[in-house]
Amino acid sequence: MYSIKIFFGDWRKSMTDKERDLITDLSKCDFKPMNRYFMDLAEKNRNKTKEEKQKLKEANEAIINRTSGPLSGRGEHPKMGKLKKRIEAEDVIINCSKDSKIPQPPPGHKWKEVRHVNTVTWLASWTENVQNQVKYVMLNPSSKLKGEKDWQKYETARKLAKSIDKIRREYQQDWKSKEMKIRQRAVALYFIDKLALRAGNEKDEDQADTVGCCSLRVEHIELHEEKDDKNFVVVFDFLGKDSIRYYNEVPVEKRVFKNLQLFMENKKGSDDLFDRLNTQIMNKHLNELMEGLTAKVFRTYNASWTLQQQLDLLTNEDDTVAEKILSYNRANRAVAILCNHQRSVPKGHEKSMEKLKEKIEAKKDLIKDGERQVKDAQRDAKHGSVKEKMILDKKKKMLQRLKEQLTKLEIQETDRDENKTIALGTSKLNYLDPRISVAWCKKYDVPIEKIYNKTQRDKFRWAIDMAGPEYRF
DNA sequence: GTGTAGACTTAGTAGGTTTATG
DNA sequence: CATAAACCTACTAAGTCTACAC
Repeated sequence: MYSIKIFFGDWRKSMTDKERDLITDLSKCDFKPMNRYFMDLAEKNRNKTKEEKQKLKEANEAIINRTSGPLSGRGEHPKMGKLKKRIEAEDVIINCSKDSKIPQPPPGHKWKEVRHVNTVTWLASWTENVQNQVKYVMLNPSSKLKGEKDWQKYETARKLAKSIDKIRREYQQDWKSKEMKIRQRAVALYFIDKLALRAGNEKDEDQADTVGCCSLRVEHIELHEEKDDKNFVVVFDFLGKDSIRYYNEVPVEKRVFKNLQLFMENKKGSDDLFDRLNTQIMNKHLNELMEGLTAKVFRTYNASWTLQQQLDLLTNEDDTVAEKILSYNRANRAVAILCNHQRSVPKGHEKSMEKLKEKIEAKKDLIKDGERQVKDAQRDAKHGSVKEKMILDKKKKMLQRLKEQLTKLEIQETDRDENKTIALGTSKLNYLDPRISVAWCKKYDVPIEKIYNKTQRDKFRWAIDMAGPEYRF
């Protein structure tokens, strides 16, 4: 409701005087004819040829380029519905090298500025009006520059792998520190490491209320001396990035538990859990422990480490390729769960599961029938001729194929159901050192195409070129 | 220290396109 | 060939982190 008000306010600002006089109440606006018009149009367009559709698409893109819609932020965004201003050449800064061909603005327009700065990577930028943020045009992930950055990121994570034992010992020691600030830092770091929580920068009032580790409030955790036969359980329940809910019941060391009790003493639910801590303090400390270390490196490290562990645990040498891929997806899934990468249940999931079950039943019936046929053929072939033996052979092969199809379906069933609320893409693209996956493919003789699609192979070209067993994580 | 702008990475969704299946 | 499902891409919001001013 709030966002509708904002939208209407912004819409009125963009109206002509005449329109403003006429349109004073959004609830009196009837958009149904408009909706009907576009539905009809869509219906008509459905039957058009490929070329016609392409043309329409281009025409629509041109319209979209000239207009802008309301902001649709995620979660309870205070500015939801505010109208975004359309961007003109006059808003855009171009950044390119001096000796390059400078792109031309549309006829009758001028760029805001053309600069030649080689310490940044963006090609164009402008400021978006709703949140007053700078937006950029940047290079594709498959570019050499981004590839190099990606490689660096995983190199830092591998470096952390080497000092993680020491770092863990150290923060465990700090749980006992006399200084409150250090204790808080040590407990927060434990969460970042163990639970792969995000750093948790402070946010403005005009953004959705979401938190990460350093910005956790007292109301986001519950302490239980005992829960479901486990001792010292912390229950996390908060909205993280993109307002995705993080819920986790975690048994922790007694010392952590006691510290949390201490941090919560005499505080309201809306108070900061770590009142002596923020991300700058955390990252400054981390950088002293290891060059290049920041909070997010722990997420990368733990994600890649988990993938390697799970792959080792789940893959069997003599499995079929389909079974190996299921194992890979399960390892990937373990990482997605760790990083809390969620998605909404795909629409029609329930129905598609039912259909799959029906298919499986049908296949089982076919197999039963096939077994009967093989038996009959065996009897015929016992004293029979060459021809009858050939029939038996055929039937046996048929049965074998049916059985393979059944396992494939069953694998599909588990895979789909286990995946219904979990998004694998984000971890695959941003957290898993591709060299682990490539090395695994080589070891178990799985074609890389089964793991990475074309875009992904382009992005990870740097890893595909170099990876071998030495890149185990 | 604290606040803010700028640069860059990480995130989920919509919806079109390709592929599988019967 | 039709349909359904899987796959893929574009989009852009929402994080992280650094640098710099005060």
